[in-house]
This record gives sequence, structure tokens and C-alpha cells, in this order.
Amino acid sequence: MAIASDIPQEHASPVSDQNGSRRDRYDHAEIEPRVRRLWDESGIYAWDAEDSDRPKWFVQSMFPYPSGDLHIGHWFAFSGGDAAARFKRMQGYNVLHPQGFDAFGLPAENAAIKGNIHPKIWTYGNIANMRKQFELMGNSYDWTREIITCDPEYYKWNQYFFLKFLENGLAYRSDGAVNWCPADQTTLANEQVKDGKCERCEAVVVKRNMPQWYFAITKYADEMLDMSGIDWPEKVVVSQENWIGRSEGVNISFDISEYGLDTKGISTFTTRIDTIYGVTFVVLSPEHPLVAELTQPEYAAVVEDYVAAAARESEIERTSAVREKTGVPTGSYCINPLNDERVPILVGDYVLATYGTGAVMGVPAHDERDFDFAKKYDLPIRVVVAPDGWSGEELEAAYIAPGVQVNSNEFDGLPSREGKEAIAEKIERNGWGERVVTYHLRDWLISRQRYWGTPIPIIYCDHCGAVPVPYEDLPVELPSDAEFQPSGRSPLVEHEEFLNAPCPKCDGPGQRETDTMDTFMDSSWYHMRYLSPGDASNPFDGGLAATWAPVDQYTGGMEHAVMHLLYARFFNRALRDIGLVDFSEPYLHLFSHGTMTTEQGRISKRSNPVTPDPLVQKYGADTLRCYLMFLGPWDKGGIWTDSGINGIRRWMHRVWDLCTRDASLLGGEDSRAENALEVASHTATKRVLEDMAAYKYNTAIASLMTYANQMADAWEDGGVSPALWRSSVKRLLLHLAPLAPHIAEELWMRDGGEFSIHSQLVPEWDESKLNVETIKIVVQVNGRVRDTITVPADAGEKEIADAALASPGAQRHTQDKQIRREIYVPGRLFNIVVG
RNA sequence: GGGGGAGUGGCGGAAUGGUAGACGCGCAUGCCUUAGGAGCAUGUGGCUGCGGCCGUGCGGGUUCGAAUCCCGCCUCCCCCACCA
Repeated sequence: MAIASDIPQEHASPVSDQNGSRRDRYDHAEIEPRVRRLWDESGIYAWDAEDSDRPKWFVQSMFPYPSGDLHIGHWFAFSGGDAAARFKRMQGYNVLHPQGFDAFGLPAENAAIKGNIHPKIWTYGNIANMRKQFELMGNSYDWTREIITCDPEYYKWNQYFFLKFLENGLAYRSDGAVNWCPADQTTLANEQVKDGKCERCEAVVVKRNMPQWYFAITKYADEMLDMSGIDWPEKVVVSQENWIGRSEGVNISFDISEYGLDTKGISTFTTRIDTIYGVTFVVLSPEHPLVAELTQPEYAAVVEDYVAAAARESEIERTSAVREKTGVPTGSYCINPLNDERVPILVGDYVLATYGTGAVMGVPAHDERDFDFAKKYDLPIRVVVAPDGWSGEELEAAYIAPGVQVNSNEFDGLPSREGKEAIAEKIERNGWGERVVTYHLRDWLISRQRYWGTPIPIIYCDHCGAVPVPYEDLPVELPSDAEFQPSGRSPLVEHEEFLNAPCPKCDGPGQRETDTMDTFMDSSWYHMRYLSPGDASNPFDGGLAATWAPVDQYTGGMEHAVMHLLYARFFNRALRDIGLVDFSEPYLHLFSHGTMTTEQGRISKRSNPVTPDPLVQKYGADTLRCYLMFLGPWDKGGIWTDSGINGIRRWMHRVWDLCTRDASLLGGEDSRAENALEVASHTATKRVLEDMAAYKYNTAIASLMTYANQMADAWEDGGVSPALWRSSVKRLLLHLAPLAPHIAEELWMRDGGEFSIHSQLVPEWDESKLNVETIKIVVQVNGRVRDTITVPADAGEKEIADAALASPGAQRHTQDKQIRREIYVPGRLFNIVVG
């Protein structure tokens, strides 16, 4: 195909070198766009779903939010992702490597409010800009499969899945306390509250009561704890386990029948039922439904004030662990069924309404929080699990560890571990409670009171209630002429035309649901849509899904360790149970790359833009890509600085120089020089292949630099044949191709290689070619390096021992001493132990 | 409080029981140049009596040999956290 004759002559600036040949200088600005045009025109990155000769590989980088510009963090993420995809392609896989835009979300609306530009226009403008910037990177995406989640053709299927979930009991509407972000004027899922603040805007989140739509993610809590079928980083696995937060315990009921209420008692959850005999009080959360009924008249004023104050407090104040615990008595008592003791009931805001039963049994001797609380309010502290060597003295702090049951009636003397079982057993036998499993994970709240998202396809009818929009009426399109100033209600409420719709059941007057869906809905299944992005009748092609899903390799940042990755795992299970897919996990292998930051912190469009464009202009995309990958291990990230980028640029020039030399100038065929270059070649291949497979791009590049240096030495030496030189050039380029795709392609074609280098297979390495003719052996005396010797590669141990012992360095340190031991590590070192 | 990760030259980082500092940045010297914030070459952990000695956060241990394994500390980063 394209060869050197295609190169415009005006860009070819001949320079002469010390060998007298005339060659062109490396000019990234001319090469990169031209090479990309060749890729585009030939369509080499288009996915061929039909090709089943090659094994399939579905590889995907988390798609970006179209914030306006690709910043250096995007380059860091996508360079590595593209290198992985290109490498797999060159290993002979049929690769699907798509890209798209996660296009719904608040920034578009905020821009609209501020700049008086419609979110849609803002978003699509950004996408157009970012697509251009993406082009500069030269990634091997199949853009024909691009997905934009704010397209009605895409979000139609969000609505479709919502309706399916509803039919299958996986979606429901429920009233209750929800997280409310006062700045963004919308509710948030639990996962989107960090440190009591809105994950997006960092406003302090408050609680509100309102009816909202939920997905039943907790149904899969236990199943999602099993991550044995997927190869994910330990860090992410642990984060998910912690977030799901399974704990086994007992729900036990404390009797309050003396108050004649219509309830069985106060149910409390504990993981430490072995401490039940140490209960000296019970604490209700301020939101607990029994608070009002149990408060005795003389305590009412204080309790009401306390509850009201707690409601005013933000989540961040409520959940601060360092805060002093407070509470007020209700004047009521309840009875511990195990020992019939009557203990006071208090209200305390350290008890969370949303975890367990919203009430806890207070065991100050064996729980730090209860201990603090008891100390403050002078409540009795009774030890029921004795520490080792305890002889009845008062505790200085809560004793949390296991011990021996004391003050526990018939359980006295049992190790607390066994006591736990025995007591639970007794409780269940008597019907006082039961063993339960509790999770930290809450159901996924998906309603948002914002405009720029997928409308929830529900119509409320006075007669029929919440009625699903019929499938044939999808998509429920977002009206383009809504007023989107945030008001705490969805902007769609004001849009009469959207709002009013006949009930699908009775045709009576109805009103549409005006909330939109959490945008994590969009990213929960987008990978499936890549398979058939234009499909108008199905969310994805079942046949393609059967052969191509799940995603083989997924890369993205750690910030999605719980949110996106947990939702996607839930979503896939939901799809499975609806019968749309037959596998459980959406992403088989996951690699979490690190984060590029500046000294000021996270790089983002708003706070800290580092624009790659000028760097690309000056150095070229290949140089920037390699520089980012060379900075350090990909999973570590780091602080951005361009201080070393020149080194990579110099290297690119060096590679250019090496690969454009006239091999026919090489005459000699010295076996020593030939052997050295051959060993260097196979060593380089071994290292690069191993590093690329493990995403160790920094050391892969280092190995390629070493190889280039060795090639330069070989040229200098002059003792290699033209044939070996040319195969070395090819090898270097083939290894470079996934990392610096443009220059590799250009040099490959100039060398007469067939277009495209990216359709070639990576070179192999041969273990037998890793052996040099002579090897260097380190000579140690008592483990200290004293000399090195050079011996033939096939030298025997005896020969090496003699040479080592005779070496000057060894001589100096062994004379007059007794040799006690000799240790030979084949091919590496010889250690002489003297005494 | 729980979990995860890290500590190595002036800097980014290599090395997972076998020559510590690969590779690169920076720096130094030289060459080339009208010039150079360009390019090329060479050198570059510290100390040194040129034999060596010291050196991977600190203190011990195992080993012929430890950045690497074990025990005890210190520091930093990230995630989760009044989860009963």
C-alpha cells in the first residue's frame, strides 16, 4: 500500500549523518495525520464480528464524560487502554475496542444555567470537540460503534430495562428518608455521598423524606460478594466487599408490653449476642417509629427537642466518629428476655436509622460507643465477657475481644465464641429473635430531580396508580424546551405538554413521572450496546452477546471501584434473571490505572486543566503517549510534570535514526557481534511481551530503549550482517507499535513493510537464543563482591570455580584464610566462604 | 477504628533471595555551531588512604548472600468508617 513515494517531498528535509547517507528527519507533525488517514481509509480498526478464525477479545476503557476537553488524565487512561488493545490485536486476536460518551449528567445542566446554552447543544458541542481531540491520539477505536447515552435511541433502552425490572420485582417505588443535595437540588444514591457530602459538588447532604424509585440491588448482595469468577484488582474486590458489608448477627426483641402498644417489642440487631447479659440500656435512633409512642409525658419536651435537633443536623455532623455521644431518656423501659431485667430506653443520634433495625442494645462493657455513652450518662457497665486474667475490676475501656462468659447465667464459663452460638440457639428456641444477615448495601435510589437524564417511563393516574408506559410508546423523550433552573423539583414538572399524558390503562387524565434516572443507569450496560449500536428493536443483539459478551478486559480509574462497577455487576445479574444474558459478570478482567494529579490535586476541567494539545503539537502524540506510559507503573498514576518529555522525544529521534539507516553499509559478519545482537533481540522480546501482558508499560519502554541502545552499539561495532540488522529494525518497530503507533507505522512502511504494522503479529522469542557465548560471573567472598570473571557460556562448574578462586579480587580476600564453602549460582555468581 | 498500598540517588522509577540504583530526567565535561533552552559523545549514589568502606525509613533476626523473607517500631498516601 502506501510506501515512501507517498511522502510529500516538501516535508522531507534531508540531513546527512556520519555514514554519509541522506535521510529524512523525524517530523511528527507531517507523519501523524497522514498515517491516521491511512488507518481511516483502510478501516483496519473496524470490528469484524463474523471473523471467528481468530479468538475474540472485547477490550474497553471506561468511556468519558463529555466535559469539553480531553485533559492529560484522559490521555493517561486511554493511552494505556489503547496499547492493551493494539497489543492483543498483534497477538492474533479479533479485537473489539469501542469508545463512546457518558453524556447525561449535571455539568451539562449547570453549564446551561450559567451560560444560557441548552444542555443538549453544550453536550454535543463538547462531544464534537473531544472526538477531534481523540483523533489526535490515534487510538484504535472502532468509531462506527460509538455510543452517546443522551441519544433517545440509547436511553430508550434504559426505559425498557426499567420496565422489565418493574415487571420482575427489581424496581419499586418507596417513601422514606433519602439523601438530598441542597446545591444540586436532587436526591442521591448512598454510593454518591462521600463523607456526608455530595460526591459531585461537595455540598453537605441532608436527609429528606420523599417517594423515590429504587432498584433492588440488595437482592444480589450475597451473590455479588463472590468474586471468584473474575480477575479484578484486590483493591477493588475489597472495596466492594466492604461496601456490601455483610455481617452476621441476631435480631432480638426487647419486651415493651407494659405500655400496651400494638407492637411485639423493640427489635435490635447485634453481632455480639454473646454480650446480651451485659445490656444495661437500649437506644433508639431519633427517627425510630416507636420514639413518640414510648416517650413518657414528663420527658416529651426534651425528646421532641432532641429529635428535632437531630433532624436539623447534617449527615456529616451526625456521623462524625469523634463527636461526643448524646442522648435523652424516654422514661420508658424494656425487658431483656434472657434475664428479665428492665432497662431504660433512650434516644441517641449515634444510632443510625438506616442500619440494622434502627435500635441497638447498649452493652457498655463490650462496645466502645456504648461505653462512651454509659460513662457520659452514668449508666451501669457490666462485664459479661471476661478478658484474660480479669478478676472483677472495673474496665478502663470497652473490652471488644473474645473471652470467657461471666455473669451470663447458664452460659458462664463458655468461651464467648461458643457462647454466641449457644445464646443464639436459645433465643431462636424461645422465639425472642432470630439469626439474621445484615448488609451495609442499600437499594439503589435511581430518581433524580433533574432535567438532563433519562425520563422514568411511568404515568400516575388517580384511578390506576403508577402505570408503566407501554413498550411501544418508548422512548419517552426529553422535551427540548424545558426550563431547567433547579427548583428542588424536576424541571419537567413545569412542562405541561410533557407532564400531562393519558393513563395507558384507563385513558383517564394522568401525569408523567417527572424525575429522571441516575446517570449510572447509562453506564451499567453500555458495553452491551457497543455490540449493536444501531439496533432499533433490541437493546443488544442476542447472538452477538452470546459470542462476544462479557467484556474480556476493562480498564478505568479507581474512583469507580464501588459505584459504577457495583451497579454494572448488579445490572448484569438483573439482565441474566430476566433472561437476556446467560452470564453473571459483565467484566472478566479489570485493570485499575492510577490517577494523574497536579501538585494542586486532581486534574479536572474546572479546577486544574492540563491541556495536552500544545504538547501534542510540539512533540507529537506518540511522544506524549510514551511519556505518560513511561512515567511509572500504569496502576500508580502520579503527579503530572512535562519535565522529562524531552527524553522520550530524543528517543523517538534515535529510533527514527536507527530504523532509517542503510543496512547495506554493514559488511562484517563477526559471530561475536552477531551473537550479541541476537541475544539482545530475544531478550528484548521476552521482556517486552511479558511486560505488555502485565500492563507494565514503563518497563516495556525501558526495555525497548535498552534494545535501541544495543542496536546502536551493534552498528558502531559494524560486525553484524545486513539481514540481522534489518530483522532487528523490524523487531523494534513491532514492539513499539502498540505504544507509539504512528511512528512505528511510518518506519515500517519506509522499511518496505506491508501496511499495516498493526495487522502484523508480534515477534516471538526463543529461549535458546538468550544465551551469550561468554558470561560474566560475579565472584564474592563471604557474600561481598570482590571480582567478576568472564567465562565461556558452556563452562563447567569446576572451570568456573578455578577461575573464581584465581581471580585477583578473590585472592586478596582468601589468602591466609581457610575456605569453608563454595556456592555456585549457575550463570550468576560464585561465592567463597572463608572463616 | 477497619481495609489497601508505599517508603530506594537531586527527580520519576528498576530490581521479589544472587553485581542495588535498569531505563529516563537533571547535572558536569567535551564536540559541533554565528548562536542555542538544539543535536551528538562521555561521565554521574556518598566517602576514600584507591586496598576498600558506607548505602534501599528505623531497630533486631534468618541466610554463604536480604531492598526482597521473619519479628518489633516510625512515617506517608488512598479507600471505607458511630455498620451496633
